[in-house]
Amino acid sequence: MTGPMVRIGEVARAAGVSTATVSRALRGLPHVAPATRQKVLTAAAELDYRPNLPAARLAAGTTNTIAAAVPDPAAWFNATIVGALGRHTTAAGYDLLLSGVANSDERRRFIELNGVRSGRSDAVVLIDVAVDSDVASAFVAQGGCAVTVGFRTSALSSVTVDNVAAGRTATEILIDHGHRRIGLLSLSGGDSLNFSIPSQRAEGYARAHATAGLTPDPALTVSTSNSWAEAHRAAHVLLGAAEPPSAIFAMCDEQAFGVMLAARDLGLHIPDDLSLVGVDDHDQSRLVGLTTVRQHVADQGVAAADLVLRALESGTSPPQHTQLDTALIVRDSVGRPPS
Amino acid sequence: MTGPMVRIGEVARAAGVSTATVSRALRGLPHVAPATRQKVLTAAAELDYRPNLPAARLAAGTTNTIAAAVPDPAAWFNATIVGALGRHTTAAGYDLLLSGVANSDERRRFIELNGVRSGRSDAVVLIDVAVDSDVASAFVAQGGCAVTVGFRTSALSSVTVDNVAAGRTATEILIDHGHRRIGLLSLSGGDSLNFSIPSQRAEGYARAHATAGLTPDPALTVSTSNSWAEAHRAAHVLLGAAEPPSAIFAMCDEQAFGVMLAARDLGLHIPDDLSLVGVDDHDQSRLVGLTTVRQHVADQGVAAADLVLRALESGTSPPQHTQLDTALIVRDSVGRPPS
DNA sequence: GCAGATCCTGCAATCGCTTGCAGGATGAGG
DNA sequence: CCTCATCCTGCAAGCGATTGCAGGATCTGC
Repeated sequence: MTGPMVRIGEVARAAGVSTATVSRALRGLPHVAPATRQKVLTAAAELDYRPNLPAARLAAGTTNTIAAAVPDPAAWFNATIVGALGRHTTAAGYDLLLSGVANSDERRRFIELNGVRSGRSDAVVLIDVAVDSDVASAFVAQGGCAVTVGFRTSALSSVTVDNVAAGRTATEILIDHGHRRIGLLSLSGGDSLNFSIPSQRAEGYARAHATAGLTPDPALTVSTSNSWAEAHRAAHVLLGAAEPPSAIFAMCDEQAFGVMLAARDLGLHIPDDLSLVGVDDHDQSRLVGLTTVRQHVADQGVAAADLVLRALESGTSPPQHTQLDTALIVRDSVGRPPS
Repeated sequence: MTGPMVRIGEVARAAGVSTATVSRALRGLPHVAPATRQKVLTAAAELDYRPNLPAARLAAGTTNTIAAAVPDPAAWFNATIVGALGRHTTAAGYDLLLSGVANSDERRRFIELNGVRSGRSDAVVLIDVAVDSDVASAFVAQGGCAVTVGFRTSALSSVTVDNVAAGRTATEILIDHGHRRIGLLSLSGGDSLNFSIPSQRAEGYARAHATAGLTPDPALTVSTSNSWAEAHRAAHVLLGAAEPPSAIFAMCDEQAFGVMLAARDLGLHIPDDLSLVGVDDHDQSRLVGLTTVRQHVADQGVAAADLVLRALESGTSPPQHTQLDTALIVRDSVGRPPS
């Protein structure tokens, strides 16, 4: 109706009070007479006044914003976490600033730009992105508040799962079924997410072998990103080798999907000709009958939200580490090796 | 190193110049002598100075922020668009503020809160969320800049696909294969996304029938959200009916996945016992052999980014409507009806 | 009717940075 | 050596709100 940019002054004039009173009345602060408040309220409504948030926040010395960084917002894992995180943080009155950090350069820039120092956010949550421990401690030394998801460093609060257990569980079921040549489809995330997940899950893979008195063939390990397209190609080389594996442990379900595709290309039937285990319990895994190690992804998002909100309201507190557990979900993708 | 909150004044003092000069030097503005600039630069580095972004933006009268609203950030369609959108907007120097708007109440709040009026964002992109045309025109009347994705209203720029064509195409291939009883799994999004997509695709479904001289049985239409879990249940009732359909057109691939699950539960083989067509070409559709009408989702995200960036730099401009096309992707989920 | 407490309200400083304007220094041209 | 244009630089007034503090009005109890 009225022109844009009605400022608090206009409301004050219209209501015949000072801007201070308008500010107090509108925010429901005490020490303003009911009649006055009413006058202000109607004046504000009349003018369709909207407070300027950045200005208010600058004056109040808060940002009410949480910045989240993810390697790729479109990836299922990340999107799921962002969804849960966002739901809880906005419920608590925070805005969510989302940044994609595809490489280490962007990652560095993100951390720099979102320290408390830049006044852009009250806290930062890093999803599946690694951070050097010295950067982390510098960050908290400056009063920064951060929580990481899927990556753990001592200075920062974190939510993770026991990845070596996950890797071990996945590998064990394969070994238990009699597999001896088990391919490992490892995760590599360009230069940004050289985080610990892949090495921990690989560790589990190794331990399971060791426990069974086996030594894995290094030739059976290949790395790809978490896209099924890349995993598809990688699975082809793995399965096309002279001595192909009889089973594959894929570090995430999306990679496992790529393996399934490759198996189909090659006329290999799962689980008769090839066994397969993933990690995640992706939405689609049930449909395709993928046996997998489930991690409750959405729960990790709410755990992250909890951590960050708690830290924010309690001022500075020691870092807390939440570890959620995983569970083997048996479906139809593992059987005995072909004889 | 140094304590938190170094302000521009400190840098100015350290460099022996005024804050005005620091501001200009740091941002590479002209009219500052090379020697002075150097002094400022080293002083700033020394103090590890970070400008306070909100303050800078308030003073400069910009927000450099784009606010995006999605019904559910975790949903594949939304996440994919947000990913592409974010990549392009941050490349252009904008922050992305992400809000989940699960219901009409949150939607209203979002629009109110993110008008230009609140000074929180320079522009708004609404993904899969409907907006009443009067709200839309009020929004632009106040100088707001908005683009919608997946929903079209004349006052706002938009990117969409031809949904009636998509619905028609999907239905036609079913009819062409001889199906006469075709179930329709429609999309319903609670009270927030009662947007036009479902009705348009249903329109295509109806037209295809009309063209073929058929009249669809209303009993064969059911609505669910875009989650496969709900679609799963819905498919069960559809397929468990006295006269079940021989084919189903699901308005999105995720729903189609739910149908696949239900079919499996019931021992129905696709496509021999049941034919199925979706819309989207979800990442997983290839894996499960779903015939579908592809829409290039990521492209819609970049189109939205284009629209919004262009509008932002050209000041106010007339709304532009981008319509991307769809294509039938034939896989293995449609066959002739069982005899 | 008066003192003192209680409530409201407005003034003005502040948040941290940007920017129009004017003044001083410097260099060029005559 | 003087004039004028050119370049830098700083002053101070914003941006649009919040908030500590003090003063005036109102009310209570005596």
